[in-house]
Amino acid sequence: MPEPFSVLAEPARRRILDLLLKRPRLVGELTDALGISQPGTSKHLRVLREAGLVTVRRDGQRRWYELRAEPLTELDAWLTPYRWMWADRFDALERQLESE
Amino acid sequence: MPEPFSVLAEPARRRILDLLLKRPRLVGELTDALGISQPGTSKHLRVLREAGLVTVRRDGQRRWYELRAEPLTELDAWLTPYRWMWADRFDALERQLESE
DNA sequence: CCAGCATATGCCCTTGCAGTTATATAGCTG
DNA sequence: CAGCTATATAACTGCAAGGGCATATGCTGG
Repeated sequence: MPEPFSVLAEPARRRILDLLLKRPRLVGELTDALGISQPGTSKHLRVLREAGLVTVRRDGQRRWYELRAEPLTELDAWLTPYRWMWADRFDALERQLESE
Repeated sequence: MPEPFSVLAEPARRRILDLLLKRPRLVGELTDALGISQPGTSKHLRVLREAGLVTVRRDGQRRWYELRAEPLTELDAWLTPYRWMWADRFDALERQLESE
């Protein structure tokens, strides 16, 4: 099972998850929305499936892909210790930009 | 400025951030901790710097790298609409049960 | 000013991955 | 069954990225 981090590095895959947020989708719908080829979509879906981020429901010759958000908890957990930091720390960035 | 998502896809870079969580570090320290070559470390640090995730403070021939967590807000924001699916799972279940 | 240390950059090699087209598989319909 | 539709897999290609070594840069101590 690959890491959610690397799986989500692909914009297309984040896009898919965003689409599944509203409701399950067919491969064809996703293909249209992404603007890539159908095999391309199927490959992304495979990666998402192997990461446990989507599940498939067969419906005749169609496949309904639906979201399974649970692996995202790993991301959320990693993020936790950083979360307190982003209040008002623009000063550091300014220093950096000025030094270049 | 690259996306934090792809920057964090690299385990070594997440590792660096985790180390910087406690205190600023020198390149040498990070190199030892990561078990890769010094140039390798410097390259990861460059990526992190360009993504705004670290800042450098010069101190003679040394460089103190310190964490700048603000770009992680993008990750956090993306995660937000998914969070209810696991965190508020029981709340949702309760609401559903009550409405029946 | 020279030797040595800390860090950055250039170059090369290799691997992995996203994207494509072509084809396979399986269900549906007439 | 024939042919169409929906999806998956295979084979190939191009490119980016990570890793290493060698070298440049810049500071420091003697």
